[in-house]
Amino acid sequence: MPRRTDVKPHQSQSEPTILDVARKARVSKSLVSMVIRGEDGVSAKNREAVRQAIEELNYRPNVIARSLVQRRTRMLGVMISDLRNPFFGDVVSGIQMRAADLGYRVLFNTGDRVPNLEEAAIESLLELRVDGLILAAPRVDDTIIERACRAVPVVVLNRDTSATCSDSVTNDNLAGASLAVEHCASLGHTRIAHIDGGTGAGANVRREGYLAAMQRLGLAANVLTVEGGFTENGGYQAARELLKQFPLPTAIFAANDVSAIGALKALEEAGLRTPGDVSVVGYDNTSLAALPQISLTSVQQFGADIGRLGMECIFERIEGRRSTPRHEVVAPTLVVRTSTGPAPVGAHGHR
Amino acid sequence: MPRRTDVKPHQSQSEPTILDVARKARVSKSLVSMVIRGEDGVSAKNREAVRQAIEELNYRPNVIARSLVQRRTRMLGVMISDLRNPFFGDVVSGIQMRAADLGYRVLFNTGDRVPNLEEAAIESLLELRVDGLILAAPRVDDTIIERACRAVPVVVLNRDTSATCSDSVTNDNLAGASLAVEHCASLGHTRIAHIDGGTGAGANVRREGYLAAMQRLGLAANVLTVEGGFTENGGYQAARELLKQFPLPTAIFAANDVSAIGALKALEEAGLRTPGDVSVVGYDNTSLAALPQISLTSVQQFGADIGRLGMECIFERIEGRRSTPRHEVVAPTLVVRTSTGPAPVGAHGHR
DNA sequence: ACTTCAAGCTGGAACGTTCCAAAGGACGCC
DNA sequence: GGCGTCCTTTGGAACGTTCCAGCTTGAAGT
Repeated sequence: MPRRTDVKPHQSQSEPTILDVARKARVSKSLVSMVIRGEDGVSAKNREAVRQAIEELNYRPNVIARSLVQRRTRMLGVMISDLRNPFFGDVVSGIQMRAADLGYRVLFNTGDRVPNLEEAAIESLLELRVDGLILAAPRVDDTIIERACRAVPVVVLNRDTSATCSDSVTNDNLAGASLAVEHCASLGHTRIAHIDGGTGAGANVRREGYLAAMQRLGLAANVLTVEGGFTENGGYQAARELLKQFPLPTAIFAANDVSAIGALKALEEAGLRTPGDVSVVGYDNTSLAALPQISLTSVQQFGADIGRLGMECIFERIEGRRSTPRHEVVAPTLVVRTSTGPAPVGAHGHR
Repeated sequence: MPRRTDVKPHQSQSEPTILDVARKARVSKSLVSMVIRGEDGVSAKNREAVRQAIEELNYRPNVIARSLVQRRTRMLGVMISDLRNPFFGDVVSGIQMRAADLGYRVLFNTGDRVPNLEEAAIESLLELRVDGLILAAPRVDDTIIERACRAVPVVVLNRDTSATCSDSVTNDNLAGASLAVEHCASLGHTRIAHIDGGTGAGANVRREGYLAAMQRLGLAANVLTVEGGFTENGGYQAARELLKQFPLPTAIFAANDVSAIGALKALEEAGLRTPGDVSVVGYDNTSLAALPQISLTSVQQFGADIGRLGMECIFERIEGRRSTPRHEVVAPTLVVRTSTGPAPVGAHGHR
């Protein structure tokens, strides 16, 4: 195959450095550095000369070089388990806003909910020497988290971890699940099924919350759980599974909004009315749930707050203001919409 | 306020370097470097010794230092105009996948649709010396884009730019708008209004496409445009504006899905049926449009493909395989769902 | 036995910053 | 005039890699 002769890399000229600026402004590189960093103790005359040289040369400080000598990057690594789930959009936006305030850059990454890929994503962030790591609902093993903690402050969002080294911000999944179940029960439902999140982060606690609430309400005999894996299709399949049951559940509590929407689709396809025949509750209260056409009753999780809190945890540790773990739990609330309603009157309980 | 004495930064010990590894394996740092980079020409014995020393020390290569000497970071900067819009989720995922294949990391950033913030976001990526820049529907001025081009290869997604230095990947907005309008017309609609994207990227071309199609179909007299700004609330407000018109439009072509959904909400609130009274078409065919409860007819834009193509453009230029601009246009298609239907029979056209 | 060669390995010079100790200059004071 | 003090400025040493030229060693070729 005819190979073109090696072409030089894109850069037409190598970019100007601090030395070029210094030469042009007729001062030392140190002085230029001071101006760039906004230190005082520089004469007005020289400051202006430097400023102008920078302008003329179109100089841009090299953050890489700075990071090397300072041994900090002012960058935060964020590993998001699922970029498509709008809940994480909220989380990210909370992180970003707070990070910008605090003068940090944010580097995103994802492993697409695959543990191995997530591990690689984390490793890759660590190689970049991020100053801190935020893991949003990671699916990796606790040992991976502990390993990361040895290098850098870590905060885990929305996932319970036995790793003692990291901070965490979660919502109270137990309470949230209770809210959902109790809401259904208060509407007269007794056969309340759960579409769970499988191995996903937080899924187990929500499942436990569901079980505990059912028990507390004396509905232990009606417990019914199908795996939905936190995805729309998972929720869809799970709901189809539930529809094979007899008697049918009259309410479904899905472990997140996305899977709840999958369930809604399955119900509609089966010709069942929501909430007439089956009520559905989601979790996360994403923008999806709020869409008037969907109007999904959902447990509100305040993703942006979670992101913001996570950012604050990291910041405290980076600044060295704290070295003991902090575990923040935000309380969920229930947002009632039109996907839930009274249990159908003809529903013959089988208790 | 009682101030704690300055605590040392988090790092308990500074991390091991290549030199520590070299000492432990009793070889030179150069040899270690070779092993890390997977070069051959290293004896099996030493390779193994190094591998083991790395393991024992828990050594992690410092990408920062490497980038400095190599003067390339293998990082790509991506500036996304709107993280909340699921269309960009598709784009991002296309970029990420291809980037991972090609061995690049991706650094995201956003300016939240505010030109000044977007400019700062771009600048911040350039300071990090990313090897290339992908701008997804940026709202910044062309001069900013040109400035960025001087430093690094740039590709602009989904936005027409007069900047001649950058590559671009767009979908054919003109054709897409035609598809939407013609679809409505073929269903018998004559009063077809447009909710446009205001100053957003690509908005003007879609508007032109709308105007041209209306003209072509002899409906120039019925042209009606309201600004929706590409957001859900914008679409909602715009639709309320449209509802003040008499006679009412029987079809609305919104410049993107998100604003179309806002419009749907306004219609529903006004007690109008979709598509019975008013048909609605969106643009982007995001996952939102596909939700069965929304079922929005929409112009499909293949966000993942656009991201992937953008990534490929950048890669070609980084590798120096090309230095002339490439402008890729992907053809949109129409996905018909249930938000569009025949024009209402009683609709008295005023032509 | 002498040269040639390749394979394996090595130390030093970059890369573009920041940080620090110290130099220089201006000024006032004794 | 010498000295201390303050403000401003400076050069050199890091930071942790990669790259390169050159060193050793031993085997093959003549």
